[in-house]
Amino acid sequence: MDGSLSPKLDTEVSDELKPETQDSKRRKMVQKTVVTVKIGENGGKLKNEGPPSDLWSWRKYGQKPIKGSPHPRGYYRCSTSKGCSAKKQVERSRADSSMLIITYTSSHNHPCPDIHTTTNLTKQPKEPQTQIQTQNTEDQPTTPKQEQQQPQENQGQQDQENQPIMSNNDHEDRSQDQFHYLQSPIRCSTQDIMINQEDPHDTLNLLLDEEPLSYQNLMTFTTAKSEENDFFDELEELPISSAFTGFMRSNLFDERIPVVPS
DNA sequence: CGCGTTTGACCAGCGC
DNA sequence: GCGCTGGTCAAACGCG
Repeated sequence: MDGSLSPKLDTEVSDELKPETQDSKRRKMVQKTVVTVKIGENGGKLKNEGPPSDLWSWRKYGQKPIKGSPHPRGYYRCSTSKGCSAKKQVERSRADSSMLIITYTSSHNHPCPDIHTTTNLTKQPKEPQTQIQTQNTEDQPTTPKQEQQQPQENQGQQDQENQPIMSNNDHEDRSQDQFHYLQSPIRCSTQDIMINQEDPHDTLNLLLDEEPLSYQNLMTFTTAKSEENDFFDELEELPISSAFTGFMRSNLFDERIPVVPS
């Protein structure tokens, strides 16, 4: 996959979108819920990749480098219940390495391990706020994308990056205005989950289009420095320390959807 | 001992 | 028809 560094990044990007959007390949037409999790720079350093997110336990069953993306994608399956077919894919956003894109597929066929009573809570203080974008690739009662009216303050994507991240509560409140909480495959999240439902196409586009500073920058940055290796290094270790989660709690409040409803 | 992660191989869909 | 790429499987390994 050297293509990732080729100039025709745009092509590659959109190329990536297609499968995601249309659910091509073997992917069955199941509901997909895309969750964007912002992890601060430290988050990256602290290596938070997959498992966190909800109270279910996930078992990683594969990892693959994704063309066009400097970061590999991890494949997780719900191990809370044997018969559960819930899965999720975790990858870092190409545009913003501090963003984790978690794609949930299928739903849990078992009750959620109690959110508040579960000892898991102690064991896995999952991640804080998550931005969820559900894609109904099937026939899900596509919720009226009323929420789509996100005040695209994505203007900050870049700024966000440069800014020491946040003072939060404020954002949080705002966020709640911008998104609505909903029950999704990840509804067991310990934290408030911000769900953003919108057109699958938009979602994807937005997700990847969120970045004002073109992919080239990213790539340059990636190539210039061995950040790529860095990321892979990070991906190799995904321990989630409670300290980190704590950290995330405070930082992630700033999460916003970098989406721009065109 | 059980559970989870890692890693390479294999399979299948899609585009050219 | 071929090659590419994404998704899954399964064995090996490590950790608690």
